[in-house]
Amino acid sequence: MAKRVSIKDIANKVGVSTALVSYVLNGLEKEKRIGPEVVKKIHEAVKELNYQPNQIARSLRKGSTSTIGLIVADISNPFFGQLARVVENEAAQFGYAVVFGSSDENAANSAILIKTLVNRQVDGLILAPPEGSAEQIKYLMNQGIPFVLVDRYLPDISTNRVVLDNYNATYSAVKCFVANGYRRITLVAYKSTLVHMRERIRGYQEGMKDNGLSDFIVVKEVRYNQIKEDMEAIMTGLLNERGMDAVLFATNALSISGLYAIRKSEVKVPEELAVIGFDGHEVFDFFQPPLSYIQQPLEEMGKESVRVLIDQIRGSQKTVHIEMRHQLITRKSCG
Amino acid sequence: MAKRVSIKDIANKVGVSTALVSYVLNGLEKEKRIGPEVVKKIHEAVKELNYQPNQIARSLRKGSTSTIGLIVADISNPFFGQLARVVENEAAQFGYAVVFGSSDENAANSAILIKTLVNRQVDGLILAPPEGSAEQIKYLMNQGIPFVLVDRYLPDISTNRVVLDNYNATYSAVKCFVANGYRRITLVAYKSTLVHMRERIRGYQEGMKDNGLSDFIVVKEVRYNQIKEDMEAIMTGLLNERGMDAVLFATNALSISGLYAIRKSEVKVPEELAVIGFDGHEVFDFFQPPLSYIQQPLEEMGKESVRVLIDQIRGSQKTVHIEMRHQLITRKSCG
DNA sequence: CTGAAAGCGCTTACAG
DNA sequence: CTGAAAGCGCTTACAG
Repeated sequence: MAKRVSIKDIANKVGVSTALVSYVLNGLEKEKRIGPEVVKKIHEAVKELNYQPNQIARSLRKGSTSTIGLIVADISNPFFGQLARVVENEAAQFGYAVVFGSSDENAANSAILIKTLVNRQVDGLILAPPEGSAEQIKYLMNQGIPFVLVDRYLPDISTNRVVLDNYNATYSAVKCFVANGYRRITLVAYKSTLVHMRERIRGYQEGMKDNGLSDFIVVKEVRYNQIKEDMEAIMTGLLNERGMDAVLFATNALSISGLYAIRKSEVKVPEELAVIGFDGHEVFDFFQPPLSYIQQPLEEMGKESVRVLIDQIRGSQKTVHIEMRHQLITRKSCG
Repeated sequence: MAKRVSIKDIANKVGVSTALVSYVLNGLEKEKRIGPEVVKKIHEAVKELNYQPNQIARSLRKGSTSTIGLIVADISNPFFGQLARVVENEAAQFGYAVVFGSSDENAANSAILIKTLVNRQVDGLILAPPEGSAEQIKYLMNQGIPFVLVDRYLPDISTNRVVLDNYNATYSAVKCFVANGYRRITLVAYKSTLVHMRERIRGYQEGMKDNGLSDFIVVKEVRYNQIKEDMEAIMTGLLNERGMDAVLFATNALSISGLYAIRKSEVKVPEELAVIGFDGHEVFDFFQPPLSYIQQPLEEMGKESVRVLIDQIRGSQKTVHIEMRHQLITRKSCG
């Protein structure tokens, strides 16, 4: 690698101290009242030598890196990919770069990622915490490392968070099913103790109760790591029994996985089975008929996460809980 | 933020120099023949104080950050999202973290991202270069910064690269169409001078010629930033004229966009129109009939990119050109 | 207006 | 076996 030019090289070339160069590079020439010829010479030398500042040295000295960490379940999942894109753009607005990691919904992975990123001195973290990550979150709090939880959160620990109104989301989906005459409504969710999932389940359950459908409450839980197998088993069972006339999926990946099973079964949607999905996906458009779904305001969630995080980094002492409103996109799949 | 504990704190607590602590932390206690009680004490102190090394300081001293940069067109595009995931996993195997950025196929954005990441002292870069990025690539070469191009490359500059056999990919798609009796085959590509795109176009053209279909060569080019509008206009034209009996899309996003138009048109696939897509996507499965497509070995491409990059970082002087073999997944959409 | 110098937290030759 | 010290490339109080 070619020898990088440093601030010292500039200083030597111009014949001044490194302090002056640093001031000029940081736009402090007015404040420090540096002679205009010197300023000009420094700028010229910077250009001529094609000087690029070493951010690592700067970071070490300043104690901040202008980098944030983003830990999601899986960057290749479109939900998180889109979130990452929004986070990237918004962070760039504030001069931050982003390092990312995928936890695969695994607390041990998440712990390693957090450690890796914290050791790299990220100024803050945006996290979608997996199950069992309470310790890690507490650790971050104890260390005073700025962070904001997104998508999920821990009910027992008050942290900054940006999440969906999960309860209302599924509650309103049930209402929509009911309004269209469906009653035997099943929910397919992830097997998880995470609040966002429990809230989606609770919203469904309460929705069923409030509509006098307590007897028809059926919640099926799929394991994250065995989504394909579990979904197939569950859907085969449900579709064969014919005891359900509507199904609600609690995430993007569950929806898609479920749709594969439904399509294979030849059950007619929405005549025999109404369906509502989560998050939105091109597949929802191509499914026959187009799928209704609960849409999250991804753009806003991503932007807001970054903004809240940067507030924290800048020293804000407030703890912020933001609950975003879902939107129910209704199309042909639910009557 | 709570005061971070440093190597000095450990040294003070144990009553030794920072040098010893550093040696022990880096597993050099044998080599440096450090007294076993001292080693034990240091380990205890590390545990007790919950010491976390400051990678920034380490990086500054060592001149490397164990971080690689990944610049793609758009991290929210599933093709790049999946690539990112593979890169992340493979990089982690080697102890590297990854910072990412999306160029939006824009050379100015790409230049900014490169500068940002290089200033942050990434040890190397994996890039999907947009049009007009020759200068940036040359800059990286001049600076001796390790990098590898992925997906695209610059024909005039010999750099490390991991790409698809683009020419053969579209060539074989044409062959497949022809074998099934289609002749008026149209290609829908991006308007781009990038080699991967030109090669896909050339593969199509040569395929047509070699099958005596020169007269039926039609290449439509869509602008990246106006994909929706352009695709609609083009497909409407093509579908109305009824002068085509097969269409090949040159990327993932083009395929999906094109499928929206095809579905809207009520043209029968594959009776009236055969279709082959690129890259693979869940939508391809749900389209009626399931879409045939040219599949890239994403997993291998991602892994190989990382491996090649790390070889470079470690000082390899070889320039590596890797061309990966596509696979044509044939289903009902092409006869 | 400008320079000499300390210091961020590490690693590593050097000396003993 | 262990310690004192230099130095990575910056920023910034301090002195003049």
